[in-house]
Amino acid sequence: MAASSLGRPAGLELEAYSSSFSAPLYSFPPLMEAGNFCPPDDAVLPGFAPELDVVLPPPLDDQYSLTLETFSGGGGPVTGGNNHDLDGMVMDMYRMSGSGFPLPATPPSYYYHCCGNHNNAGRKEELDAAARGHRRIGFRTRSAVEVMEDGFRWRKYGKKAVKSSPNLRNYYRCSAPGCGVKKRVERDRHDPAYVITTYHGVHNHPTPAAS
DNA sequence: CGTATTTGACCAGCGC
DNA sequence: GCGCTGGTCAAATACG
Repeated sequence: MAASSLGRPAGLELEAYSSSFSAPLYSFPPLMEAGNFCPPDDAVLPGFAPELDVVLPPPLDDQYSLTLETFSGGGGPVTGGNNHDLDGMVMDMYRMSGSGFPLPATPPSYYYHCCGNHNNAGRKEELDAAARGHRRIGFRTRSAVEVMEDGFRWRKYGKKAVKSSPNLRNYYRCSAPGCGVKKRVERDRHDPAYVITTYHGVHNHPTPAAS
């Protein structure tokens, strides 16, 4: 399929339809099938399983198919050219797109995945997370609002100015009992129009919105 | 009154 | 060992 025809239409911003969506939790096998998962360092990251759980905004749901495309085209996700430094970890950047639904439903989100070129701090954090069986995934989304509805209830537990960004970083924890998923939200230091949301862990419960 | 947010303090890891 | 930094805690406060 033609990537360009499925990408986010120019000018379409998340806030245009963010008010009504609540997101289910998606499992994301296409990345594994595409063979794009984090080589060559996977061998030392056993906890980062290829089956990723990704929160996507509806109207994407089970009746639609999803694909991942490299963001900037050419070179592939591992060989460079489209890598982005996300909080100390160099991440491959993908654009999520879908088929089977109208263009306005295309999620205006970007998906990052580790590509193995991390600095020491990011590398260690990733290894620690892997050892705990946790997963980490980030989105870069153009949005006027920092906290986007994703179907889960979050409780804010911290806010901090960090050296790596002029913008404040907000810390949230899933409100569900026994669920240790956390997320960090901060504006892109290079383009404040974008919000970087990083999820840690996988929910062990269905979305409240789905029940 | 219950729940969520704010915010300064505290802690652990890392580099020097 | 010390200082810096990022992440978390918890008391105070705000809000519905």
